[in-house]
Amino acid sequence: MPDPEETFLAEYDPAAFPPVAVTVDVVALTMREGVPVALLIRRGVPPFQGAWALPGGFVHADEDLATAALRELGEETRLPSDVHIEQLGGYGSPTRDPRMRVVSIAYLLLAADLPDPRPGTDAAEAAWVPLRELGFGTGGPTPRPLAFDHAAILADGVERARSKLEYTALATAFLPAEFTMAGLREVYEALWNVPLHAANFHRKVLSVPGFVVDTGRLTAQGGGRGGRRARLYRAGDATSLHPALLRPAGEES
Amino acid sequence: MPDPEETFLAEYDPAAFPPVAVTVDVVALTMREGVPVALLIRRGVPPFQGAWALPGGFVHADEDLATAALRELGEETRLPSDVHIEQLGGYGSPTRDPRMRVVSIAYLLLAADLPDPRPGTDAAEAAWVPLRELGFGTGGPTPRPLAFDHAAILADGVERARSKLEYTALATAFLPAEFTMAGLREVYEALWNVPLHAANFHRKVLSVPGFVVDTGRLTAQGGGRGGRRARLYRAGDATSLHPALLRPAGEES
DNA sequence: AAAATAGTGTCTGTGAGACAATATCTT
DNA sequence: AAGATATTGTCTCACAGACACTATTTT
Repeated sequence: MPDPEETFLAEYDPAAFPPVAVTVDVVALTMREGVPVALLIRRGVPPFQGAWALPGGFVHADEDLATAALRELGEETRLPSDVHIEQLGGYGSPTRDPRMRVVSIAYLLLAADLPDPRPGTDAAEAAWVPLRELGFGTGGPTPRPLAFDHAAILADGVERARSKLEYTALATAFLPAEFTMAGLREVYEALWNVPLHAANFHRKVLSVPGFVVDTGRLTAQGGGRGGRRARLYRAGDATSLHPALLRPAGEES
Repeated sequence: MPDPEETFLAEYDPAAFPPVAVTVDVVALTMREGVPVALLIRRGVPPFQGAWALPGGFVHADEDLATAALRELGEETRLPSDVHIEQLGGYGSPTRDPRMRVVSIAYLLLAADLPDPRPGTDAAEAAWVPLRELGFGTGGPTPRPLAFDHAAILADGVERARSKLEYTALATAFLPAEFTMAGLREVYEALWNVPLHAANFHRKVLSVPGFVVDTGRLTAQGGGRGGRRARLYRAGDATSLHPALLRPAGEES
Protein backbone atom coordinates (compact mmCIF):
# COMPACT_ATOMS: atom_id res chain seq x y z
CA MET A 1 0.00 0.00 0.00
CA PRO A 2 1.49 3.36 -0.98
CA ASP A 3 2.11 6.10 1.51
CA PRO A 4 -1.20 7.84 2.20
CA GLU A 5 0.20 11.30 1.77
CA GLU A 6 1.67 10.35 -1.56
CA THR A 7 -1.68 9.00 -2.67
CA PHE A 8 -3.32 12.20 -1.58
CA LEU A 9 -1.00 14.25 -3.72
CA ALA A 10 -1.48 11.95 -6.66
CA GLU A 11 -5.21 12.33 -6.43
CA TYR A 12 -4.90 16.05 -6.01
CA ASP A 13 -3.40 16.44 -9.47
CA PRO A 14 -6.25 17.71 -11.65
CA ALA A 15 -4.58 16.44 -14.80
CA ALA A 16 -4.95 12.89 -13.49
CA PHE A 17 -8.64 12.93 -14.37
CA PRO A 18 -10.25 12.93 -17.77
CA PRO A 19 -10.96 16.48 -18.94
CA VAL A 20 -14.55 17.34 -18.23
CA ALA A 21 -16.52 20.56 -18.03
CA VAL A 22 -19.51 21.28 -15.82
CA THR A 23 -22.34 23.49 -17.00
CA VAL A 24 -25.76 24.48 -15.77
CA ASP A 25 -28.86 24.62 -17.90
CA VAL A 26 -32.08 26.25 -16.79
CA VAL A 27 -35.69 25.38 -17.55
CA ALA A 28 -37.35 28.71 -16.71
CA LEU A 29 -41.12 28.66 -16.75
CA THR A 30 -43.62 31.45 -16.22
CA MET A 31 -47.13 32.40 -17.24
CA ARG A 32 -47.58 35.11 -19.84
CA GLU A 33 -51.07 36.13 -20.88
CA GLY A 34 -52.50 33.02 -19.34
CA VAL A 35 -50.28 30.54 -21.13
CA PRO A 36 -47.25 28.76 -19.72
CA VAL A 37 -44.02 29.67 -21.49
CA ALA A 38 -40.38 28.57 -21.32
CA LEU A 39 -37.35 30.75 -21.90
CA LEU A 40 -35.26 29.67 -24.88
CA ILE A 41 -32.27 31.26 -26.55
CA ARG A 42 -31.04 30.90 -30.09
CA ARG A 43 -27.39 29.96 -30.05
CA GLY A 44 -25.03 32.46 -31.64
CA VAL A 45 -21.95 30.23 -31.58
CA PRO A 46 -21.17 26.64 -32.49
CA PRO A 47 -21.97 23.95 -31.78
CA PHE A 48 -25.61 23.99 -32.75
CA GLN A 49 -25.24 27.57 -33.93
CA GLY A 50 -28.64 28.94 -34.85
CA ALA A 51 -30.50 26.24 -32.92
CA TRP A 52 -32.76 26.96 -29.98
CA ALA A 53 -31.49 25.89 -26.59
CA LEU A 54 -32.01 26.32 -22.89
CA PRO A 55 -30.18 29.20 -21.24
CA GLY A 56 -27.10 28.03 -19.41
CA GLY A 57 -23.34 27.98 -19.41
CA PHE A 58 -20.20 26.95 -17.68
CA VAL A 59 -19.99 26.95 -13.92
CA HIS A 60 -17.35 29.36 -12.65
CA ALA A 61 -14.65 28.37 -10.21
CA ASP A 62 -15.82 28.48 -6.59
CA GLU A 63 -19.37 29.14 -7.67
CA ASP A 64 -22.29 27.17 -6.32
CA LEU A 65 -24.35 25.31 -8.91
CA ALA A 66 -27.64 27.05 -8.12
CA THR A 67 -25.84 30.40 -8.11
CA ALA A 68 -24.48 29.64 -11.55
CA ALA A 69 -27.98 28.83 -12.77
CA LEU A 70 -29.33 32.14 -11.49
CA ARG A 71 -26.38 34.02 -12.94
CA GLU A 72 -26.79 32.46 -16.37
CA LEU A 73 -30.51 33.13 -16.39
CA GLY A 74 -29.93 36.68 -15.19
CA GLU A 75 -28.05 37.29 -18.40
CA GLU A 76 -31.24 36.78 -20.37
CA THR A 77 -33.94 38.26 -18.18
CA ARG A 78 -34.30 40.40 -15.09
CA LEU A 79 -35.10 38.13 -12.20
CA PRO A 80 -37.41 39.26 -9.41
CA SER A 81 -36.41 38.68 -5.82
CA ASP A 82 -38.73 35.77 -5.19
CA VAL A 83 -38.18 32.96 -7.60
CA HIS A 84 -38.51 29.27 -7.03
CA ILE A 85 -35.47 27.28 -8.09
CA GLU A 86 -34.82 23.59 -7.69
CA GLN A 87 -32.46 21.13 -9.23
CA LEU A 88 -33.69 18.77 -11.91
CA GLY A 89 -30.62 16.56 -12.04
CA GLY A 90 -27.38 15.86 -13.84
CA TYR A 91 -27.16 15.11 -17.54
CA GLY A 92 -23.91 13.47 -18.49
CA SER A 93 -24.15 11.30 -21.56
CA PRO A 94 -20.62 11.11 -23.02
CA THR A 95 -21.92 12.23 -26.40
CA ARG A 96 -24.24 15.03 -25.39
CA ASP A 97 -21.76 17.74 -26.36
CA PRO A 98 -19.62 17.30 -29.49
CA ARG A 99 -16.83 19.46 -28.10
CA MET A 100 -15.82 17.46 -25.08
CA ARG A 101 -17.17 15.67 -22.07
CA VAL A 102 -19.65 18.05 -20.50
CA VAL A 103 -21.79 17.20 -17.51
CA SER A 104 -24.66 19.60 -17.05
CA ILE A 105 -26.67 20.19 -13.93
CA ALA A 106 -30.17 21.27 -14.89
CA TYR A 107 -32.34 23.56 -12.82
CA LEU A 108 -36.03 24.35 -12.87
CA LEU A 109 -36.95 27.97 -12.20
CA LEU A 110 -40.46 29.26 -11.72
CA ALA A 111 -41.45 32.88 -11.30
CA ALA A 112 -44.28 35.29 -11.95
CA ASP A 113 -44.49 37.75 -14.78
CA LEU A 114 -40.90 37.72 -15.94
CA PRO A 115 -40.13 40.56 -18.35
CA ASP A 116 -39.19 40.21 -22.00
CA PRO A 117 -35.80 38.56 -22.31
CA ARG A 118 -32.64 40.07 -23.77
CA PRO A 119 -30.08 37.96 -25.60
CA GLY A 120 -27.04 37.41 -23.37
CA THR A 121 -23.54 36.31 -24.25
CA ASP A 122 -23.36 33.73 -27.03
CA ALA A 123 -27.09 34.14 -27.69
CA ALA A 124 -28.45 35.51 -30.94
CA GLU A 125 -31.98 35.80 -29.65
CA ALA A 126 -34.00 35.03 -26.55
CA ALA A 127 -37.72 34.47 -26.31
CA TRP A 128 -40.52 33.16 -24.16
CA VAL A 129 -41.95 30.24 -26.08
CA PRO A 130 -45.37 28.78 -25.22
CA LEU A 131 -45.08 25.20 -24.04
CA ARG A 132 -47.77 24.39 -26.53
CA GLU A 133 -45.33 25.18 -29.34
CA LEU A 134 -42.75 22.92 -27.75
CA GLY A 135 -44.74 19.74 -27.93
CA PHE A 136 -46.45 20.05 -24.56
CA GLY A 137 -50.15 20.62 -24.37
CA THR A 138 -52.68 19.60 -26.95
CA GLY A 139 -52.08 20.08 -30.63
CA GLY A 140 -49.65 22.80 -31.54
CA PRO A 141 -47.10 22.73 -34.33
CA THR A 142 -44.32 20.19 -34.56
CA PRO A 143 -41.88 21.26 -31.86
CA ARG A 144 -38.63 22.79 -33.00
CA PRO A 145 -35.58 20.64 -32.31
CA LEU A 146 -33.42 21.87 -29.45
CA ALA A 147 -29.64 21.82 -29.17
CA PHE A 148 -27.80 19.11 -27.23
CA ASP A 149 -30.15 17.02 -25.07
CA HIS A 150 -32.13 20.10 -24.12
CA ALA A 151 -35.40 18.67 -25.37
CA ALA A 152 -35.11 15.89 -22.79
CA ILE A 153 -34.15 18.35 -20.06
CA LEU A 154 -37.08 20.60 -20.92
CA ALA A 155 -39.43 17.64 -20.87
CA ASP A 156 -38.11 16.62 -17.47
CA GLY A 157 -38.58 20.16 -16.19
CA VAL A 158 -42.14 20.44 -17.44
CA GLU A 159 -43.03 17.06 -16.00
CA ARG A 160 -41.46 18.02 -12.68
CA ALA A 161 -43.53 21.20 -12.56
CA ARG A 162 -46.67 19.33 -13.54
CA SER A 163 -46.30 16.69 -10.91
CA LYS A 164 -45.27 19.06 -8.15
CA LEU A 165 -48.47 21.02 -8.66
CA GLU A 166 -50.22 17.99 -7.21
CA TYR A 167 -48.60 17.78 -3.85
CA THR A 168 -46.86 21.12 -3.28
CA ALA A 169 -47.93 24.75 -3.24
CA LEU A 170 -45.70 25.36 -6.24
CA ALA A 171 -48.46 26.81 -8.39
CA THR A 172 -48.30 30.05 -6.44
CA ALA A 173 -44.72 30.49 -7.69
CA PHE A 174 -46.20 31.21 -11.13
CA LEU A 175 -48.39 33.98 -9.80
CA PRO A 176 -47.84 37.48 -8.44
CA ALA A 177 -48.03 38.08 -4.71
CA GLU A 178 -51.80 38.47 -4.83
CA PHE A 179 -53.94 36.37 -7.09
CA THR A 180 -57.47 35.17 -7.59
CA MET A 181 -58.78 31.65 -7.34
CA ALA A 182 -59.36 31.75 -11.09
CA GLY A 183 -55.73 32.73 -11.62
CA LEU A 184 -54.57 29.80 -9.56
CA ARG A 185 -56.90 27.51 -11.42
CA GLU A 186 -55.57 28.79 -14.74
CA VAL A 187 -52.07 27.68 -13.73
CA TYR A 188 -53.28 24.17 -13.05
CA GLU A 189 -55.40 24.02 -16.17
CA ALA A 190 -52.70 25.41 -18.43
CA LEU A 191 -49.93 23.14 -17.15
CA TRP A 192 -52.01 20.02 -16.85
CA ASN A 193 -53.87 20.79 -20.01
CA VAL A 194 -57.20 19.79 -18.55
CA PRO A 195 -60.30 21.80 -17.66
CA LEU A 196 -60.97 21.79 -13.93
CA HIS A 197 -64.31 22.17 -12.25
CA ALA A 198 -64.22 25.75 -10.94
CA ALA A 199 -66.53 25.19 -7.98
CA ASN A 200 -64.79 22.04 -6.77
CA PHE A 201 -61.35 23.56 -7.31
CA HIS A 202 -62.34 26.54 -5.22
CA ARG A 203 -63.49 24.45 -2.31
CA LYS A 204 -60.60 22.03 -2.55
CA VAL A 205 -57.97 24.77 -2.45
CA LEU A 206 -59.57 26.39 0.57
CA SER A 207 -59.71 23.02 2.32
CA VAL A 208 -55.91 22.62 2.22
CA PRO A 209 -54.50 24.27 5.35
CA GLY A 210 -51.94 26.96 4.54
CA PHE A 211 -52.23 26.79 0.77
CA VAL A 212 -53.71 30.25 0.27
CA VAL A 213 -54.60 33.10 2.61
CA ASP A 214 -57.57 35.37 2.07
CA THR A 215 -56.47 39.00 1.91
CA GLY A 216 -60.03 40.17 2.49
CA ARG A 217 -59.84 42.40 -0.58
CA LEU A 218 -61.39 42.04 -4.01
CA THR A 219 -60.23 42.69 -7.54
CA ALA A 220 -60.90 46.24 -8.69
CA GLN A 221 -63.00 45.11 -11.61
CA GLY A 222 -64.98 42.04 -12.50
CA GLY A 223 -63.96 39.89 -15.42
CA GLY A 224 -63.48 41.52 -18.80
CA ARG A 225 -66.72 40.04 -20.09
CA GLY A 226 -68.77 40.62 -16.98
CA GLY A 227 -68.85 38.76 -13.74
CA ARG A 228 -68.51 39.21 -10.03
CA ARG A 229 -65.37 40.69 -8.53
CA ALA A 230 -63.01 38.00 -7.24
CA ARG A 231 -61.47 37.68 -3.83
CA LEU A 232 -57.71 38.16 -3.66
CA TYR A 233 -55.52 35.54 -2.04
CA ARG A 234 -51.82 35.30 -1.33
CA ALA A 235 -49.63 32.21 -0.87
CA GLY A 236 -49.83 30.62 2.56
CA ASP A 237 -47.16 28.96 4.68
CA ALA A 238 -47.69 25.44 3.43
CA THR A 239 -45.15 23.98 1.03
CA SER A 240 -46.73 20.55 0.73
CA LEU A 241 -50.44 20.06 0.23
CA HIS A 242 -52.52 17.83 2.50
CA PRO A 243 -54.69 16.61 1.00
CA ALA A 244 -53.09 16.79 -2.44
CA LEU A 245 -54.73 18.13 -5.61
CA LEU A 246 -54.44 15.13 -7.85
CA ARG A 247 -54.50 15.32 -11.60
CA PRO A 248 -57.69 13.96 -13.14
CA ALA A 249 -57.21 10.27 -13.82
CA GLY A 250 -57.99 10.53 -17.54
CA GLU A 251 -55.62 11.18 -20.39
CA GLU A 252 -53.60 14.29 -21.05
CA SER A 253 -51.30 15.06 -23.90
CA MET B 1 -17.89 39.11 -33.70
CA PRO B 2 -15.11 36.55 -34.11
CA ASP B 3 -15.11 33.89 -36.73
CA PRO B 4 -17.41 31.08 -35.58
CA GLU B 5 -14.94 28.36 -36.34
CA GLU B 6 -12.29 30.14 -34.34
CA THR B 7 -14.68 30.44 -31.43
CA PHE B 8 -15.50 26.80 -31.70
CA LEU B 9 -11.87 25.86 -31.46
CA ALA B 10 -11.36 28.19 -28.54
CA GLU B 11 -14.21 26.59 -26.66
CA TYR B 12 -12.96 23.15 -27.51
CA ASP B 13 -9.80 23.70 -25.50
CA PRO B 14 -10.37 21.81 -22.26
CA ALA B 15 -7.80 23.92 -20.44
CA ALA B 16 -10.02 26.96 -20.94
CA PHE B 17 -12.31 25.78 -18.18
CA PRO B 18 -11.68 25.62 -14.46
CA PRO B 19 -10.36 22.21 -13.50
CA VAL B 20 -13.19 20.08 -12.19
CA ALA B 21 -13.71 16.39 -11.62
CA VAL B 22 -16.96 14.47 -11.87
CA THR B 23 -17.70 11.57 -9.57
CA VAL B 24 -20.65 9.35 -8.82
CA ASP B 25 -21.80 8.38 -5.35
CA VAL B 26 -24.30 5.63 -4.68
CA VAL B 27 -26.92 5.30 -1.97
CA ALA B 28 -27.50 1.53 -2.10
CA LEU B 29 -30.37 0.29 0.01
CA THR B 30 -31.60 -3.21 0.65
CA MET B 31 -33.39 -5.20 3.33
CA ARG B 32 -31.38 -7.61 5.46
CA GLU B 33 -33.09 -9.63 8.14
CA GLY B 34 -36.11 -7.38 7.95
CA VAL B 35 -34.28 -4.13 8.50
CA PRO B 36 -33.36 -1.58 5.84
CA VAL B 37 -29.62 -1.13 5.44
CA ALA B 38 -27.31 1.10 3.40
CA LEU B 39 -23.94 0.17 1.98
CA LEU B 40 -21.09 2.22 3.41
CA ILE B 41 -17.35 1.94 2.98
CA ARG B 42 -14.59 3.07 5.29
CA ARG B 43 -12.16 5.19 3.34
CA GLY B 44 -8.63 3.81 3.09
CA VAL B 45 -7.09 6.94 1.58
CA PRO B 46 -7.21 10.67 2.30
CA PRO B 47 -9.11 12.85 2.43
CA PHE B 48 -11.37 11.65 5.21
CA GLN B 49 -9.20 8.56 5.62
CA GLY B 50 -10.84 6.21 8.10
CA ALA B 51 -14.22 7.89 7.82
CA TRP B 52 -17.31 6.12 6.54
CA ALA B 53 -18.57 7.21 3.15
CA LEU B 54 -20.87 6.24 0.32
CA PRO B 55 -19.39 4.01 -2.36
CA GLY B 56 -18.45 5.96 -5.44
CA GLY B 57 -15.62 7.29 -7.50
CA PHE B 58 -14.52 9.13 -10.56
CA VAL B 59 -16.41 8.81 -13.80
CA HIS B 60 -14.28 7.32 -16.54
CA ALA B 61 -13.91 8.89 -19.95
CA ASP B 62 -16.75 8.02 -22.33
CA GLU B 63 -18.65 6.31 -19.54
CA ASP B 64 -22.29 7.00 -18.84
CA LEU B 65 -23.05 8.31 -15.36
CA ALA B 66 -25.39 5.47 -14.40
CA THR B 67 -22.89 2.97 -15.75
CA ALA B 68 -20.22 4.51 -13.57
CA ALA B 69 -22.48 4.20 -10.55
CA LEU B 70 -23.08 0.51 -11.21
CA ARG B 71 -19.38 -0.09 -11.84
CA GLU B 72 -18.35 1.59 -8.61
CA LEU B 73 -20.94 -0.29 -6.60
CA GLY B 74 -19.96 -3.55 -8.29
CA GLU B 75 -16.53 -3.14 -6.73
CA GLU B 76 -18.05 -3.53 -3.28
CA THR B 77 -20.81 -6.08 -3.78
CA ARG B 78 -22.05 -8.54 -6.37
CA LEU B 79 -25.04 -6.97 -8.07
CA PRO B 80 -27.95 -9.12 -9.24
CA SER B 81 -29.35 -8.62 -12.70
CA ASP B 82 -32.47 -6.80 -11.63
CA VAL B 83 -31.69 -3.70 -9.64
CA HIS B 84 -33.53 -0.42 -9.55
CA ILE B 85 -31.31 2.57 -10.13
CA GLU B 86 -32.30 6.19 -10.43
CA GLN B 87 -30.50 9.48 -10.18
CA LEU B 88 -30.77 11.55 -7.04
CA GLY B 89 -29.13 14.68 -8.38
CA GLY B 90 -25.91 16.63 -8.61
CA TYR B 91 -23.95 17.80 -5.59
CA GLY B 92 -21.51 20.54 -6.40
CA SER B 93 -20.73 22.81 -3.50
CA PRO B 94 -17.31 24.34 -4.22
CA THR B 95 -16.05 23.23 -0.82
CA ARG B 96 -17.43 19.71 -0.68
CA ASP B 97 -14.08 18.12 -1.53
CA PRO B 98 -10.88 19.58 -0.08
CA ARG B 99 -8.78 18.37 -2.99
CA MET B 100 -10.34 20.25 -5.85
CA ARG B 101 -13.65 21.15 -7.40
CA VAL B 102 -15.60 17.92 -7.57
CA VAL B 103 -19.16 17.68 -8.79
CA SER B 104 -20.77 14.41 -7.84
CA ILE B 105 -23.83 12.84 -9.40
CA ALA B 106 -25.59 10.74 -6.78
CA TYR B 107 -27.60 7.63 -7.55
CA LEU B 108 -30.11 5.65 -5.55
CA LEU B 109 -29.93 1.88 -5.98
CA LEU B 110 -32.43 -0.59 -4.58
CA ALA B 111 -32.17 -4.36 -4.75
CA ALA B 112 -33.14 -7.50 -2.92
CA ASP B 113 -30.90 -9.57 -0.71
CA LEU B 114 -27.54 -8.20 -1.73
CA PRO B 115 -24.65 -10.32 -0.46
CA ASP B 116 -22.05 -9.28 2.09
CA PRO B 117 -19.86 -6.55 0.63
CA ARG B 118 -16.14 -6.73 -0.07
CA PRO B 119 -13.90 -3.67 0.26
CA GLY B 120 -13.01 -2.36 -3.19
CA THR B 121 -10.24 -0.04 -4.28
CA ASP B 122 -9.44 2.70 -1.79
CA ALA B 123 -11.79 1.12 0.77
CA ALA B 124 -10.54 -0.28 4.06
CA GLU B 125 -13.87 -1.88 4.90
CA ALA B 126 -17.37 -2.18 3.52
CA ALA B 127 -20.53 -2.96 5.42
CA TRP B 128 -24.29 -2.92 5.33
CA VAL B 129 -25.32 -0.48 8.02
CA PRO B 130 -28.89 -0.38 9.36
CA LEU B 131 -30.55 2.95 8.60
CA ARG B 132 -31.51 3.05 12.24
CA GLU B 133 -27.83 3.45 13.13
CA LEU B 134 -27.52 6.27 10.62
CA GLY B 135 -30.04 8.56 12.21
CA PHE B 136 -33.08 7.34 10.32
CA GLY B 137 -35.80 5.53 12.17
CA THR B 138 -36.67 5.89 15.81
CA GLY B 139 -34.02 6.03 18.48
CA GLY B 140 -30.72 4.44 17.59
CA PRO B 141 -27.28 5.67 18.48
CA THR B 142 -25.93 9.03 17.42
CA PRO B 143 -25.18 8.58 13.73
CA ARG B 144 -21.55 8.37 12.73
CA PRO B 145 -20.34 11.33 10.69
CA LEU B 146 -19.84 10.61 7.01
CA ALA B 147 -17.13 11.93 4.69
CA PHE B 148 -17.71 14.87 2.36
CA ASP B 149 -21.42 15.78 2.09
CA HIS B 150 -22.39 12.13 2.07
CA ALA B 151 -24.69 12.49 5.07
CA ALA B 152 -26.83 14.90 3.06
CA ILE B 153 -26.76 12.64 0.00
CA LEU B 154 -27.75 9.64 2.10
CA ALA B 155 -30.59 11.60 3.67
CA ASP B 156 -31.82 12.64 0.23
CA GLY B 157 -31.65 9.04 -0.95
CA VAL B 158 -33.58 7.69 2.02
CA GLU B 159 -36.21 10.38 1.68
CA ARG B 160 -36.52 9.67 -2.03
CA ALA B 161 -37.08 5.99 -1.34
CA ARG B 162 -39.57 6.76 1.41
CA SER B 163 -41.64 9.08 -0.69
CA LYS B 164 -41.55 6.91 -3.81
CA LEU B 165 -43.04 4.05 -1.84
CA GLU B 166 -46.20 6.11 -1.74
CA TYR B 167 -46.89 6.50 -5.39
CA THR B 168 -44.74 3.92 -7.17
CA ALA B 169 -44.33 0.16 -7.01
CA LEU B 170 -40.75 0.68 -5.82
CA ALA B 171 -41.18 -1.41 -2.68
CA THR B 172 -41.02 -4.58 -4.74
CA ALA B 173 -37.45 -3.63 -5.71
CA PHE B 174 -36.42 -4.43 -2.15
CA LEU B 175 -37.89 -7.91 -2.32
CA PRO B 176 -37.01 -11.14 -4.13
CA ALA B 177 -39.01 -12.16 -7.19
CA GLU B 178 -41.69 -13.81 -5.06
CA PHE B 179 -42.78 -12.34 -1.77
CA THR B 180 -45.60 -12.37 0.73
CA MET B 181 -47.96 -9.57 1.63
CA ALA B 182 -46.30 -9.43 5.03
CA GLY B 183 -42.90 -9.05 3.37
CA LEU B 184 -44.16 -6.15 1.32
CA ARG B 185 -45.70 -4.60 4.39
CA GLU B 186 -42.43 -4.98 6.27
CA VAL B 187 -40.70 -2.86 3.63
CA TYR B 188 -43.20 -0.08 4.12
CA GLU B 189 -43.14 -0.32 7.88
CA ALA B 190 -39.36 -0.45 8.12
CA LEU B 191 -38.75 2.46 5.78
CA TRP B 192 -41.57 4.64 7.01
CA ASN B 193 -40.99 3.61 10.55
CA VAL B 194 -44.66 3.24 11.28
CA PRO B 195 -46.83 0.23 12.04
CA LEU B 196 -49.39 -0.42 9.33
CA HIS B 197 -52.72 -2.10 9.73
CA ALA B 198 -52.13 -5.54 8.20
CA ALA B 199 -55.71 -6.13 7.08
CA ASN B 200 -56.14 -2.73 5.47
CA PHE B 201 -52.72 -2.90 3.88
CA HIS B 202 -53.58 -6.24 2.36
CA ARG B 203 -56.77 -5.02 0.80
CA LYS B 204 -55.29 -1.73 -0.34
CA VAL B 205 -52.38 -3.39 -2.15
CA LEU B 206 -54.72 -5.78 -3.94
CA SER B 207 -56.95 -2.88 -4.94
CA VAL B 208 -54.16 -1.18 -6.91
CA PRO B 209 -54.24 -2.56 -10.45
CA GLY B 210 -50.93 -4.08 -11.49
CA PHE B 211 -49.11 -3.64 -8.20
CA VAL B 212 -48.77 -7.33 -7.35
CA VAL B 213 -49.77 -10.54 -9.09
CA ASP B 214 -50.94 -13.63 -7.25
CA THR B 215 -48.76 -16.61 -8.12
CA GLY B 216 -51.38 -18.98 -6.74
CA ARG B 217 -48.81 -20.66 -4.54
CA LEU B 218 -48.22 -20.46 -0.81
CA THR B 219 -45.17 -20.29 1.39
CA ALA B 220 -43.82 -23.71 2.34
CA GLN B 221 -44.18 -23.05 6.03
CA GLY B 222 -46.25 -20.78 8.20
CA GLY B 223 -44.61 -18.07 10.27
CA GLY B 224 -41.85 -19.04 12.68
CA ARG B 225 -44.12 -18.58 15.64
CA GLY B 226 -47.16 -20.20 14.13
CA GLY B 227 -49.67 -18.85 11.69
CA ARG B 228 -51.30 -19.60 8.40
CA ARG B 229 -49.21 -20.07 5.25
CA ALA B 230 -49.04 -16.90 3.20
CA ARG B 231 -49.87 -16.43 -0.44
CA LEU B 232 -46.92 -15.64 -2.72
CA TYR B 233 -47.04 -12.63 -5.00
CA ARG B 234 -44.71 -11.21 -7.62
CA ALA B 235 -44.37 -7.65 -8.86
CA GLY B 236 -46.96 -6.58 -11.41
CA ASP B 237 -46.67 -4.35 -14.44
CA ALA B 238 -47.59 -1.11 -12.75
CA THR B 239 -44.85 1.38 -12.00
CA SER B 240 -47.06 4.06 -10.51
CA LEU B 241 -49.78 3.32 -8.00
CA HIS B 242 -53.38 4.42 -8.48
CA PRO B 243 -54.61 4.94 -5.90
CA ALA B 244 -51.44 5.71 -3.96
CA LEU B 245 -50.49 4.24 -0.59
CA LEU B 246 -50.06 7.38 1.42
CA ARG B 247 -47.97 7.58 4.55
CA PRO B 248 -50.03 7.94 7.70
CA ALA B 249 -50.57 11.62 8.39
CA GLY B 250 -49.03 11.52 11.89
CA GLU B 251 -45.45 12.06 12.88
CA GLU B 252 -42.50 9.87 12.01
CA SER B 253 -38.88 10.30 12.97
C1' DA C 1 -82.24 42.11 -19.24
C1' DA C 2 -78.70 38.97 -20.60
C1' DA C 3 -74.39 37.07 -20.15
C1' DA C 4 -70.44 36.10 -17.60
C1' DT C 5 -67.84 35.13 -13.64
C1' DA C 6 -67.54 34.08 -8.36
C1' DG C 7 -68.91 31.43 -4.78
C1' DT C 8 -72.08 28.04 -1.84
C1' DG C 9 -75.05 23.76 -1.04
C1' DT C 10 -75.80 19.17 -1.57
C1' DC C 11 -75.57 14.48 -3.14
C1' DT C 12 -73.03 10.24 -4.48
C1' DG C 13 -69.29 7.06 -5.12
C1' DT C 14 -64.69 5.66 -3.69
C1' DG C 15 -61.26 4.74 -0.64
C1' DA C 16 -58.82 4.85 4.04
C1' DG C 17 -58.95 3.40 8.64
C1' DA C 18 -60.99 0.99 12.63
C1' DC C 19 -62.75 -3.12 14.30
C1' DA C 20 -64.54 -7.74 14.10
C1' DA C 21 -64.54 -12.30 12.51
C1' DT C 22 -62.82 -16.32 10.10
C1' DA C 23 -59.04 -19.51 8.27
C1' DT C 24 -54.86 -21.88 8.82
C1' DC C 25 -50.64 -22.83 10.71
C1' DT C 26 -46.86 -23.90 14.67
C1' DT C 27 -45.85 -25.12 19.26
C1' DA D 1 -55.66 -26.27 23.00
C1' DA D 2 -53.32 -21.90 22.70
C1' DG D 3 -51.14 -18.56 20.29
C1' DA D 4 -49.67 -16.53 15.98
C1' DT D 5 -50.25 -15.13 11.37
C1' DA D 6 -53.22 -14.59 7.03
C1' DT D 7 -57.36 -13.18 4.97
C1' DT D 8 -62.11 -11.42 4.54
C1' DG D 9 -66.28 -8.61 6.17
C1' DT D 10 -68.35 -4.48 7.60
C1' DC D 11 -68.91 0.10 9.20
C1' DT D 12 -67.78 5.03 9.25
C1' DC D 13 -65.63 9.24 7.86
C1' DA D 14 -63.30 12.22 4.46
C1' DC D 15 -62.93 13.70 0.11
C1' DA D 16 -63.43 14.07 -5.13
C1' DG D 17 -66.57 14.93 -8.67
C1' DA D 18 -71.10 16.21 -10.46
C1' DC D 19 -74.84 19.23 -10.45
C1' DA D 20 -77.86 22.86 -8.89
C1' DC D 21 -78.23 27.24 -7.17
C1' DT D 22 -77.21 32.01 -5.44
C1' DA D 23 -74.45 36.44 -5.74
C1' DT D 24 -72.41 40.09 -8.16
C1' DT D 25 -70.66 42.52 -12.00
C1' DT D 26 -70.25 44.05 -17.15
C1' DT D 27 -72.37 44.88 -21.54
